[in-house]
Amino acid sequence: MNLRDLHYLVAVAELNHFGKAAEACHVSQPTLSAQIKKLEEELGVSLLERTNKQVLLTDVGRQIVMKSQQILDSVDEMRELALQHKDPESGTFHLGIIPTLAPYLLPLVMNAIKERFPNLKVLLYELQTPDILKRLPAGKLDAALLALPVEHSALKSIPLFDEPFFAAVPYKHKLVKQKQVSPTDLVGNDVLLLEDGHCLRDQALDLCRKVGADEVEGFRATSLETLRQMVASGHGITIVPQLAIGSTPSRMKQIRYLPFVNPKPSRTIVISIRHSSHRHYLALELGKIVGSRIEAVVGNKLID
Amino acid sequence: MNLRDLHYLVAVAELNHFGKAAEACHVSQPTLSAQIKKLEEELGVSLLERTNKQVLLTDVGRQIVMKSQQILDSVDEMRELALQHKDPESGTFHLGIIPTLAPYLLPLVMNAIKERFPNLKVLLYELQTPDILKRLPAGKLDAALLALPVEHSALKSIPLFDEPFFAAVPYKHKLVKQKQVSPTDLVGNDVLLLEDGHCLRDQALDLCRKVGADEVEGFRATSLETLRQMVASGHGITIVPQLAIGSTPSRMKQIRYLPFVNPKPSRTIVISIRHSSHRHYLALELGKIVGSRIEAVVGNKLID
DNA sequence: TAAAAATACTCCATAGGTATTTTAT
DNA sequence: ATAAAATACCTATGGAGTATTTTTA
Repeated sequence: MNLRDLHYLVAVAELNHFGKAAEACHVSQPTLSAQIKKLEEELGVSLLERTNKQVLLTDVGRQIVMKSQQILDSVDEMRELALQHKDPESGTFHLGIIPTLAPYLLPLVMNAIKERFPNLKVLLYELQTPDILKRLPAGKLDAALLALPVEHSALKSIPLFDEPFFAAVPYKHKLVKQKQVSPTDLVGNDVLLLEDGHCLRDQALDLCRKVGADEVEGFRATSLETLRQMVASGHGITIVPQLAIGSTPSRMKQIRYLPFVNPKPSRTIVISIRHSSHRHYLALELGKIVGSRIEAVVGNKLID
Repeated sequence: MNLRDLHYLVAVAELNHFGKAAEACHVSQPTLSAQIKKLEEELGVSLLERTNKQVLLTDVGRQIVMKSQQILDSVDEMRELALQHKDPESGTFHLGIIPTLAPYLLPLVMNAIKERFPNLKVLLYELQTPDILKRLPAGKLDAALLALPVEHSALKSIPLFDEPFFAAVPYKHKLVKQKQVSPTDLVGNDVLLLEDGHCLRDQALDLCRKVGADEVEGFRATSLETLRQMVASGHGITIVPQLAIGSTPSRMKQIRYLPFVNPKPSRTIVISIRHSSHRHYLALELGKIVGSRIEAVVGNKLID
């Protein structure tokens, strides 16, 4: 059976004339007749009663024509569906973002994204890197914003910006006197870190290990905010990415954020997408928006 | 687009694997791949995201697959519909019957018809010949029981039985003395007839004209039963077909029914059907039942 | 007899097959 | 390195055409 055959049948049923139906379908009368006949043979029932003067629908014929009409309508709906999704900047986009980035980056970029892609529904998922690396390759996410390294062969990662780390120290800490700190300054201090799963934990831990600084035992913060509270309460120092500092220096006055000396340690924020995805262009555009917003909001640059 | 393509798409969506899907569809993998690709091109959207390790549905893909499933289900329903009507002794059969036959014949045959065609829904339409000759060629009826002549080139009429006419005379009428009557006996009597449209009127009128008998002026009965009431009331005599007499002689004792001498005038009851109809066999079978029931019920024969 | 569907046949587009290459993990 | 989809290319089915015949009202 063929959708074309159903068109032919419906045309004959509407026009009650093989010749006119053939014309309406832009085929010759014998072609249409043959296809109708084949359809009847395939279904095993007579659909039409023909003479040279009139064409009559049989009982089954009438019912089959109605079904055909229904099927053809569904096909039209399918085509309509496809048409609605033809615009690559429409539809739904599932975007994962790591928790140490989401609350600080999103306020900066969401309006711009909405403006640039008015027809795109961007659904946000705040997830830790391991979770993202499960969901993104599995197709549950379309793309994700995370920090290098992204170790998954199915994914392609486009760097968006480098985000320098800062030392977060309590107001009364001895380091506050310095304009800048070196990683070695961490040694001897109680360094507080996030719990497992946060890539920021790994990055900060790397920095500590290089200089021999120690993580404080027995505590792992579940979020950057609780971590910051611990620092404010004088329980130690920590390392935070620049965006988390916030543009308003009035916020959380018990903490001072000290830049590192060159070469400034940092993390590279990327947008990751499956190699096989058909939405690379969209990811790229999203990345551009993020990059330009970072540049615009944070002053000049977070080094791109 | 092709229904086969939709099958391929649904198979891939279900199995997440082109090779397995191809196997399930009994085609080669390249064939299936090519068709899916064509479908995507025709719809103008990507339906699937493929790597060598996994096949993912896109957003549109998911929706198109659902539509496809719906369409394929409808096609199955269509096939089911056809299957249900494949039995020629099933479905609905619209049967027209003239009013001077219906009330007398139907009680004799309907049970037998129901028994012979348990899956056939026979819908009865009591209609005068002109009405039948409009509806039957137009396909509103499948067949009809009427009396010759049936003048319509699109129709084929199969004789079922000859139904002799009887003279219906009041109990006290002078003709009652005779065992038989001749058409000439009608002359000089008030002959009551049916109104226009009833073929029985034409047939009786023919008989009168041949011998020079006159129809009574100013009265035309709307049914055989009212006509019979008129005879019983002594307003004249009439001509009735045998089946109308009824098997119970106790019925309407004020009337005597007198047979005609040979050659007995009669009408030929036929079953008519369009030449183009696909249900000749069914009409023939119905005719057979009517014939055999007539023979069984009326004693020996109404001359077949 | 005339209008319309069916038949006969020829042709070509395309679905399908096999062998091979490319791709991505 | 390997599994799987894509590509290349050939084949053959069947949908479409024209010319003609058959049917039937």
